[in-house]
Amino acid sequence: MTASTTTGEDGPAAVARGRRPSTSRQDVARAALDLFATQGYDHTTVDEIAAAVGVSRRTFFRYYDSKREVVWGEFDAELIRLRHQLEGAPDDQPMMDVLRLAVMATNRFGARELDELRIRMGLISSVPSLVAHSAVRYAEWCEVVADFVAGRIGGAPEDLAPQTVARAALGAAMAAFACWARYDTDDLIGEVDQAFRLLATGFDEALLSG
Amino acid sequence: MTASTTTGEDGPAAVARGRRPSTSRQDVARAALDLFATQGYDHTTVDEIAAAVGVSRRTFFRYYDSKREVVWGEFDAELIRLRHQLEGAPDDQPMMDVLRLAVMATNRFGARELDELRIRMGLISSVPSLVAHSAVRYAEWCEVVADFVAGRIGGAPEDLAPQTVARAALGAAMAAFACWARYDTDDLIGEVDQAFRLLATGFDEALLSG
DNA sequence: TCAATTTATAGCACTCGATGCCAAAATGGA
DNA sequence: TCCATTTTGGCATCGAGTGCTATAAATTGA
Repeated sequence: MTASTTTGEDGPAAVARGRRPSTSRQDVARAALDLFATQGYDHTTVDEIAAAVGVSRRTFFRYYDSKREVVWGEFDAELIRLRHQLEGAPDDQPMMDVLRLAVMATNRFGARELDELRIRMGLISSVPSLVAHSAVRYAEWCEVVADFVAGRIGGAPEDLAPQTVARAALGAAMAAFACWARYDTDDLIGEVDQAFRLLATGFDEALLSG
Repeated sequence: MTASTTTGEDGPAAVARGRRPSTSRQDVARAALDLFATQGYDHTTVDEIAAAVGVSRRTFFRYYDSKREVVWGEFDAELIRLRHQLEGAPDDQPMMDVLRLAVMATNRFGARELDELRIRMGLISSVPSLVAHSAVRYAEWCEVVADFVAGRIGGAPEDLAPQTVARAALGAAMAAFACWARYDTDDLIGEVDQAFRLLATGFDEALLSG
């Protein structure tokens, strides 16, 4: 669901041949996030980021396909974790419980990671150009959930029911993250928990007010 | 919810003073959608659109803030309609019913409008750069719903509950539209109805399969 | 130590979307 | 005719992103 902060693995480290990279994705991300935090995302150019890391503009684009992607960290890895969580759940566990617990499980972070995550999520949910890009990444998240739901209730992932569940679940997760980032709550997992519990009740008016 | 096709009003027509516009938003949109349909969205440049309408590139950007916006037509007007629908609902009607009926009501289109709408929605949900931009416009839609929900259950629209309901509702609406556009269903309203009914049950597993 | 190979980098040229600025064209009214 | 108003066109500029090529740095093998 969220922009992850963990570093992906490169497999069994092949012996280093050729010129060594002059920086790393993480270093680039750190420098970029710093600049975003102080100057704002839109007022930070790729040239500035590149200069801050000490590489050329062209090299920046070899580390990240786009300026937007920097904010998303290692999101791909998190999608895989979510898929595993959903697949590994016991069949007799209610579907919405599986969903809720899976999203909670994939978002347990340490304090240091949470700080960076808050910056990332704050940007993603407030800067228009990042809000825009988020749709592309969230669509991948939805696909994972829709596959799971279709497996549970039958039919194709593209059908109305799996799509509705998946996109509504995404909505719940996004709401939890937005509130967590906005209100400086300590408890990200708690917000996710609460949002998914609301969702599973069908938003019973009586329960919402309490 | 959807990219609307109706033309907005300009208020009481002030007597035309000054140079007359050499084209209209609708003409620009028609020319653009034609090009998008034949060449694809990404392979159509603003210069081409402008040339097709017979204006300069600079003038195109006076009719639409961006190339993306062309696809969205008169979406602003639809947001206003949705807000009115929600505000006008009787207080004793269950919240989720109000939502469902309001979204259905704001999406009744004639056959001709539906054809154009299908093209627009097809683009919006398939071209990555448009998928991206959709998040920005859908965020406005969410705001309208969150305001309504906050009014119903108390608290701020930014709180967890209103945000969760609003974004989940958006998910349901998007799923309905995606299925409608994908499966060439005649009945857009029916899809919306079904999606929102599922949402209001909390996705009871027993109901989903049937 | 020297060449060959491999990998990462720098730099340039270019496309395209988007914006600010200013002059020119077109229209109605005094 | 002169003026105010509104739209348009063209230019210059910025910033993201891409393709291409030459070069720098590192390992391997002779």
